[in-house]
Amino acid sequence: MSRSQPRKRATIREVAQATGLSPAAVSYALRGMQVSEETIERVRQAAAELGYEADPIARALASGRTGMIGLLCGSLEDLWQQSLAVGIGRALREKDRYALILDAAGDPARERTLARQLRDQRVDGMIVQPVDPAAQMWGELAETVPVVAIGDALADARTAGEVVFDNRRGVTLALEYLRDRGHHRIAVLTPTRPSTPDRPADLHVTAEADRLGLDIEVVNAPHGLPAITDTARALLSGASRPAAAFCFSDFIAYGVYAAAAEAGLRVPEDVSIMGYDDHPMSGLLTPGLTTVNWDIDGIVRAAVRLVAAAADGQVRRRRIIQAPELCERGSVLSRR
Amino acid sequence: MSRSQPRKRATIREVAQATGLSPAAVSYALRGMQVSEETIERVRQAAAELGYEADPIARALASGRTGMIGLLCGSLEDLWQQSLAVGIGRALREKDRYALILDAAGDPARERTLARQLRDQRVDGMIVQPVDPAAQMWGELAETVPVVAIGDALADARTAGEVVFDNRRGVTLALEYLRDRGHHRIAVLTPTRPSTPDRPADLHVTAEADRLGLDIEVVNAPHGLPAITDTARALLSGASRPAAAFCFSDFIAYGVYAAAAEAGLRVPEDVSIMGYDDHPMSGLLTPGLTTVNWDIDGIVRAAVRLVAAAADGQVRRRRIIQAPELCERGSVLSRR
DNA sequence: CGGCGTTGGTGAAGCGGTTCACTGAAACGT
DNA sequence: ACGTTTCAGTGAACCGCTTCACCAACGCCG
Repeated sequence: MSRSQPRKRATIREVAQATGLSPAAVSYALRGMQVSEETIERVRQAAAELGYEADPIARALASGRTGMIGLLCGSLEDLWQQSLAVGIGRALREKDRYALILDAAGDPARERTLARQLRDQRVDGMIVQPVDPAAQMWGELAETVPVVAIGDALADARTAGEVVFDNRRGVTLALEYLRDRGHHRIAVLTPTRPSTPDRPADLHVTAEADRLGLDIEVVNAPHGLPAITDTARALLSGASRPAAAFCFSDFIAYGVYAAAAEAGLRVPEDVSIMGYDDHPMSGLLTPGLTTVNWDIDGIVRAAVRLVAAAADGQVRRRRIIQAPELCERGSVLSRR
Repeated sequence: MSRSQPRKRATIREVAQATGLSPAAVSYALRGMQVSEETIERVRQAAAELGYEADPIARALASGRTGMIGLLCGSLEDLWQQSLAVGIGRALREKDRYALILDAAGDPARERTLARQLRDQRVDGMIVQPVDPAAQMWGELAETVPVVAIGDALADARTAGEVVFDNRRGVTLALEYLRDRGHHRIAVLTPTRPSTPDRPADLHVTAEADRLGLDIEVVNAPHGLPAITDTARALLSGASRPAAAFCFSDFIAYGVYAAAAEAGLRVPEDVSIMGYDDHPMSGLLTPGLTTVNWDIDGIVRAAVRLVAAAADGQVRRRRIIQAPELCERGSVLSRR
């Protein structure tokens, strides 16, 4: 491509020439290694005058590091994951890194492709919110680049760390809350997770339902708000409408609100709704969404800390467990 | 960094050796240029067997192109900009490109830094939603890399294209709607835009207000939902509460909803609210937010088309003007 | 004073591709 | 049969930085 180049960027060799040093010395100086304070200063000056700034691509090729952290989201359409991405992007900036954000759009095949792509891009580390935590690819990947998982733990234990949600606790919290208010017929809307129908959280849902004597129907919520709304519509207009819908993400709950409004059903009088993230918008709905809060700031900080440490070569693999908290607003009716 | 490398990735030279060709031939073959069909096939085979895939970094250094498009958002906390980013990411994937998303967080200085950083990353093009459309940096930048602006046109005309909102029309639509419903004292909440207090859209607001005989108060809405809510709270609790708030983005309107709820004010009976984006959540609020709709899909497609064309070296610079549409829901009271 | 460990610096070989200038052979026109 | 185009493919020079091995000079110490 012969794009007109006004004046070519200064290279390290020009700086070397200007200072009478070797390129190697300049390279070291700019990173503050192995050279005297005096030359460091001299190089800085010259670089500033020439408007020199190291080319990140060349640097990446030579050193194998890019300063980028890959963020692979399972479903970026979900507002909570958007919040997470924004938060992570911001937190990384404070560490002089930045995020390469990719979106698997709920598709495990795409997730695999994108994960490899990130590795090829030489990200220094990656944070993933896996669609398919059981894929064996994660293990291979983790041998090349530090991987930090958010949400579910990856099946393969070679990761650099994970920020795991205590879903058992979260589920218990939500289901007990619903039972205490007299709900028994409950629809559980979970995001579609292709590979593992028997993932721990789902198992725990049925186990807890048994324990609490609840009558549960698990429904797969597809990807994207319109599709979720369709699913919810079918659910609410069915012959045997459940008393409450427990949604495995606030975003899914928004689809239920929409479907309820369309069907002329009142929340919570006709149907109770419970969420699972606590997204900022949940408090603005009418009624406010009662949900399980996951301290997004804490998650962001933990994930960024883990991945940054791993990217810097520190190896302390850690599993950080997030405890949920019930956030009561008005979307669940008390039948007692 | 001595990260354990299980087995090094295959390089182009190994593929060359395996096929008995030169690296150059392999390079051409894999891109389907200048070589016979037969060798292309042979190279493909060998590459597949060796698990070879071209290293994007090395490729970028040698060719100067990365396949990435930079997306620089003015304020990624704004939900509508999040939607835009998700949409653009998705649309780019269909063109075998991907987005490097950066967030200026409403700060023009950061915007400048990040824009340069994108250029240094050798993105093939960038899409910006400028905080400061008047910065002269855009012009310089556009000489090196194609820039497509969304929202406001950039002051410098060297861009590769722009998707401009017809803000005059949008403002007129909104203000006439409010006037027709008997509102005269109107607060206008605009995002803080540091460099140009007299940007066209703002000027048009006051001009239209004059024409329509409205009593307008322009308020700067800061960055981030909590800060917006604070601003709105101050506005609503003031001695002379306006009859209606016209917010220059739905996200700002959400802050007004929040402040109104806190203050025990009913929407629209006590205060009317009008938005400007039409984000999916706006229909879920109670009452639904009456807003100006900007066909986000059209914007995404237009921007991606423009930037992709420019990145491929086609030079048809174009300005695409987006027409707004009024989307009436229930957040504006009719006083007639 | 000779050997030794630092300190500050150099040269050249990469990193893994792309691309330009060139060549040998085949195809072509007359 | 001969000069001229194509076509397929080659070698080597990059792209701009990092890093490894090595070196000279300079104390320092017994």
